[in-house]
Amino acid sequence: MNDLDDEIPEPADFGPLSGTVSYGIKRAYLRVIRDLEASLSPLGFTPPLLAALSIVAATPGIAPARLAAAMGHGRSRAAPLLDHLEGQGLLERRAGPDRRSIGLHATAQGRTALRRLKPVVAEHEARITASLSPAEAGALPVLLERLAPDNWAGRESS
Amino acid sequence: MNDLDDEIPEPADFGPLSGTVSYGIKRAYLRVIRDLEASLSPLGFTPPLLAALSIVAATPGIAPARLAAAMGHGRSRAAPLLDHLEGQGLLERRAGPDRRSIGLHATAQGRTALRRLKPVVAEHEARITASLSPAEAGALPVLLERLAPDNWAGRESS
DNA sequence: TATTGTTATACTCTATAACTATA
DNA sequence: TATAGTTATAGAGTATAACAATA
Repeated sequence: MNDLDDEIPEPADFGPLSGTVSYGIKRAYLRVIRDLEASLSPLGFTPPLLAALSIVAATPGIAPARLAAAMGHGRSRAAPLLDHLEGQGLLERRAGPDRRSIGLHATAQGRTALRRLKPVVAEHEARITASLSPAEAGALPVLLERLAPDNWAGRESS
Repeated sequence: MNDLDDEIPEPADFGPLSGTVSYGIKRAYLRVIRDLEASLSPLGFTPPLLAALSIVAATPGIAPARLAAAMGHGRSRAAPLLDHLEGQGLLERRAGPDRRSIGLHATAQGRTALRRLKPVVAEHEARITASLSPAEAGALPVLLERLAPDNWAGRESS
């Protein structure tokens, strides 16, 4: 507008977080989560609901505590998610190996929902990786897995 | 424990989000943000406070709305952050080019705090990239910048 | 005494809209 | 009428602690 603009220096180095992995991850997360939320919202899903149902469908009989751990949360985070999914008939809480344990199972309706969601997630993924070359888009999940391994498989010595 | 364990299938493919950039970013974000919070907490900082002070220090005179945009948020997110930082004497709100505008400036105390924070952030960064080779640790910020460009520099045509 | 699922609680983050002052 | 900063409000996400039932 006027010469006062000149008082704002050129972008250079804004200290501790300039160019860090940390800050890059944060920016990427904000972009990704917003796009995914917008993609899932018309179908009545949120990212955590999708993650929970996906993991249960792929791991019939998984316990709530283990599901929460796989998602990177504490035990108590599972209950409201499961209440919501069970209330919509997408999964069931059945008896587990213990009488104090519970086994989670996706219903036929839940599996159908996942099939419907799959292309939506694929489009989301294509959208966020559009600015990357195919090689880069392939390399990124590998780097991220090294940075923060998926503890879902996490079968301890047990 | 017993044969019931066999009912839980091997980890294979848990549907829509298996191996996606999206899910990898989410896992990485959770790990990074928790480590950074734990690192900054003893010094009375949080990740958003550090980001705000860093950007102000590197861009004297920046307006609150532009600071918020640089951090990927709406205008209203800036006020409580600035209240907190100003209350601790780390930055000042001064008159801007307009009488309705405000220019933000880090105080000497604020710049000192950033100097103290710098090694803490460097240690955090080293910790989260410890499982990556130097080449990978160098490549990751570039990929993330391509995925979600930093809009801080964002000098529009204006 | 430890573990599982759940509930209660509080706190943070975030988005939206409304309000005031200025342009 | 539009813009800048702020305030108010509400909602979602998360963590901690505490509870009841079972091992």
